[in-house]
Amino acid sequence: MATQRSAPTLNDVARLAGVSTATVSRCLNSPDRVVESTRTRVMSAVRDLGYSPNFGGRVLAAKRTHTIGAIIPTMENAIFARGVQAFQEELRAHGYTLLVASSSYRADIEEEQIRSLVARGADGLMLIGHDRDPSIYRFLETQGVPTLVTWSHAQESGLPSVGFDNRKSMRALTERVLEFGHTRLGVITAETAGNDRARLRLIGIKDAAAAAGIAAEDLAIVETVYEIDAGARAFESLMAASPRPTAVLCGNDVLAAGALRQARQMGLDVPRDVSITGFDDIEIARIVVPALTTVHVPHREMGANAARQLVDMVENASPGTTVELEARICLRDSLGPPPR
Amino acid sequence: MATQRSAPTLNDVARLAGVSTATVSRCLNSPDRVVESTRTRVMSAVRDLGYSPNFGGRVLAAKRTHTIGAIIPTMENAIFARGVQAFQEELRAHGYTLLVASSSYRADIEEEQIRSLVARGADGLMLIGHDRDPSIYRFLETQGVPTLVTWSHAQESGLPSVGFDNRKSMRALTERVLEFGHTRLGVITAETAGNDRARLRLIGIKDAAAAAGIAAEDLAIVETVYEIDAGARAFESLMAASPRPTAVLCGNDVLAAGALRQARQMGLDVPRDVSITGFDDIEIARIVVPALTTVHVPHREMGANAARQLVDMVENASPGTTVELEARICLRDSLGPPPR
DNA sequence: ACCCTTGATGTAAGCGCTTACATCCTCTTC
DNA sequence: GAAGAGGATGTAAGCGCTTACATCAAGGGT
Repeated sequence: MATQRSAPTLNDVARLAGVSTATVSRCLNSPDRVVESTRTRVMSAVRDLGYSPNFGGRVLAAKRTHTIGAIIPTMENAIFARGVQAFQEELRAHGYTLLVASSSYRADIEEEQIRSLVARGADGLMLIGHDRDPSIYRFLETQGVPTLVTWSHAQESGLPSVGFDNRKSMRALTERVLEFGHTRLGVITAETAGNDRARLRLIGIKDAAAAAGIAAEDLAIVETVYEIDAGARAFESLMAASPRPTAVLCGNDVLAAGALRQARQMGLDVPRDVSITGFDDIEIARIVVPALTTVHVPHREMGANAARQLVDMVENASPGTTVELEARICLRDSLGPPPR
Repeated sequence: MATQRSAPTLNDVARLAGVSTATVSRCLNSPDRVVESTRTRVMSAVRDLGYSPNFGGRVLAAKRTHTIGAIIPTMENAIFARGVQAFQEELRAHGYTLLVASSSYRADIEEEQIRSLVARGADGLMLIGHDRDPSIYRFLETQGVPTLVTWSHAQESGLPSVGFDNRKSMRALTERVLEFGHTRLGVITAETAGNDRARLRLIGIKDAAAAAGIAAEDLAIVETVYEIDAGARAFESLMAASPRPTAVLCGNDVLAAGALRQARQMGLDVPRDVSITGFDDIEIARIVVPALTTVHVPHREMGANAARQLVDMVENASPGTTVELEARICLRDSLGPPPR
């Protein structure tokens, strides 16, 4: 039942220190413009009162928040974690705070979150992938909020991006799989609607298959949500076909982990009976048994690079550059030749 | 090189719609207090201009942000992910936005983040664990920011908490291990400084060991950072002892996954040669081989419950209630009897 | 016909902060 | 010793928004 004693303001500090509010503000923002003795007095008033500047007031007056917003599809799995962590660390080094929101892979929620972060005064925004309603891009332009796309690379897009070529990488991985002699491929992809990463990866697979002269009907594709259990179920359904695929390409490591678990449960040996591959190279890829053949995404590099770009865009009104990073194929134990 | 055309303001909308700013504000905040025809006009002006309210101005005037802040030690691994996701979903349902920041397990960064979120006008704060400098609690009180602690349960603490009893749960798990006949235990714990969860779990182990009459020197303890590789290295060093521990209790699933990987690499069969247990029951626990015996933490329940509590504290100036949730032991394959 | 209620809208006062500008004081410099 | 330079500090004008209060128009009741 505490009295809602409102927090101390600049004014309170000024009064206690016997100076004007301007001086207090200067102490906080450019201490060298205030003489030592005054500064000491002000700072101790700040401490005594437990003063903390009001963000609203500050933003209103200064027009800068030193805040960057990021909206990621989910925090639940590790896909974005490492990249976002690196992004945040780099931002911190430049004096910015990161605010993260998640959209649960839903376009409407993402839009809401974008509006919310912008309204909150984010100086810049980091988004995942290019797929979204044009009205959102128009909104961002009206608001003059510098925006950078990651996890995806598209030269032609309106926004600058720091990412890798999902299509090319997945195609390369698929080619490696085909080199092992596989001809009947199963594919487990994340939902492709509104998700350019998933869609491009799938296209990459089709590219490679087509180039190798694999008929469309020898590509069994299951689309599912982004969960381990879903990966397991999808794998089970693929294996129910006859003839079975001899290699199952998964759109990401989480789905692959589910597939791997299901294979074990079905008594299938990987890679002797069936090969499984993932994408992303998150920690889980090296934990599962057998270790997962996957595509290594340079998460930390991508996050840090994106942070630097975005800060530059914010501070120097730079238009931003599109950077393509290399995603490397990681050959591990889950890929082998097809059973004879 | 676009002209930095500043974003449209309430005033611009008012002018375009031919009404006062008050009316525009009402349209946005309590539409039913404005007659239909006016509202339509205003709303279309809003759309035409691509108007989005300025957060600073709004907060300054309204003193409420509908924002909750959460500071978690890390986003890099899945420990907090599920709980935070649930927390956010529940907040959303109540009309609040979640802002997440991470502290990298560092007290100084956490303090900085707390100040930042408070300065940013968070209506409430969710923190992990109880360990922090008293000055921070004083600060939060001065600022009048309702704060809730999770992932830990402490009746006596000043702040309300929604969590589970780390000590009791770990003690229970250890007792199960001892029932299997193990007498030489290895322990891999996360760093205990500033981390009550880690510390209490360790104490839980010691409780059980002492109760079973196990000598202190038969408890080999390694403290390390929170990473898979660190878990692997710690396991290796524990196994270098002679006689070896027959069971290694890990402070969390991530460390346990590392231990498991290292065991495999050393050619040790789990659980035949050595048993390994974890804590948290994150997804990884069911992916590793053998599946991990661990303690199931009700992440989603904890997150959702915390969200409801916090909203109640914010909206009704409620002091908040401390809730203890049940953390259940999950027996899986990684625990067995000691080798004869 | 008059007064009063009711609902829609306008008016204007801040919210806490930053910053351009004004003021004041203390040294230099000649 | 006067003039000027330069640094420290104060003054006050907003930043964009919400909201208490004022105003006004339109009916309703007598």
